[in-house]
Amino acid sequence: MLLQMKTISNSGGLKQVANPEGIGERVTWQRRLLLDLISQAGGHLDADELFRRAKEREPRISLSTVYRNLRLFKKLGLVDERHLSENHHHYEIKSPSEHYHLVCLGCGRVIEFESPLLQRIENQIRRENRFEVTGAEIRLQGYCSRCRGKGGNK
Amino acid sequence: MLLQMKTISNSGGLKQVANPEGIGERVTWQRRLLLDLISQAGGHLDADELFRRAKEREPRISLSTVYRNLRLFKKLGLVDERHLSENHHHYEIKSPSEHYHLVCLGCGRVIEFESPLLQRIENQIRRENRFEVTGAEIRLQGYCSRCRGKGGNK
DNA sequence: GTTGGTGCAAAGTGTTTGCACTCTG
DNA sequence: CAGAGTGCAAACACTTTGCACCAAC
Repeated sequence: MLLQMKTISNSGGLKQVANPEGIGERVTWQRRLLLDLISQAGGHLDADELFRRAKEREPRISLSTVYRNLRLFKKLGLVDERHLSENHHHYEIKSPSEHYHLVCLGCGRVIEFESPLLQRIENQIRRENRFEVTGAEIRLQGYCSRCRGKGGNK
Repeated sequence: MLLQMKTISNSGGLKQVANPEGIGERVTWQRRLLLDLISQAGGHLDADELFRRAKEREPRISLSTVYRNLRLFKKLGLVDERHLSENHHHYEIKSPSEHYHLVCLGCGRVIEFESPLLQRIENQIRRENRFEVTGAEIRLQGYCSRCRGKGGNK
């Protein structure tokens, strides 16, 4: 059951979630492998890249399994879904501290950052809009130090 | 040519852009109609909703024209593309002041907000990461005042 | 008249689903 | 040994593209 799902992953501090629908009950090698790869990646993977890496280790895995389990992990609160690109999603292991992303339009590099100011924005919004904030997706675009000099930047 | 494209729209303060590839040169009724609808909407539209509204006025318009021109408007800097939903894009007339979005997970309502704190975050990032910020997409999720009481919220 | 824009249908991409089989618990 | 999970292929939603015709300049 769910509690064992937690032990699959080697990253500590994962949140435990209720499981009313009875999903995510079984520990398969596919799930173990996928969670392993996501946490080892230390960054963001899209479904296709995850599939490629999984197939390297276990060629029998299928793309639908990757999608199905990404959705499961997200529902269980094990991974976060990010929208770093226009067309598809990226996933990363849920980290204890909230962080946001800087996407370089030159080289595509993604830099993570934190800022305590964001907490203040949330408070401000809660007050002014009487809006309860449960999550945030913050993505800044621009050019990293390497790409600033090169042509093509705005 | 391009300069005329600008006059199609009734919203002032639009940025002028270079046009090396020779696209967006002609003023068609389709483009006029689409820009009209987007600016009148006063909010965010997705391609399908825009298509529906356009077809009400001019049944001969096609969905590909909507997509083609949304891409054009975006490139010309006339509209901004937003990622408010998981699956598809929303578009809005580029407004002179940067604003961000609050998405209610209960009713789907989207509230716009501004915050001067974001400018400070940009400055902080510019300093600490030596990263030149050219744009930001900030989306907070949660529950609006109407939906906070009702069940189903976290 | 040129050539950029349109409508249509067909193709493309990322993701989900139906089904028979497999394997965990 | 029941039923959750899998692989496969087909379906899906959103978006892009090829092409012949049309219309803006």
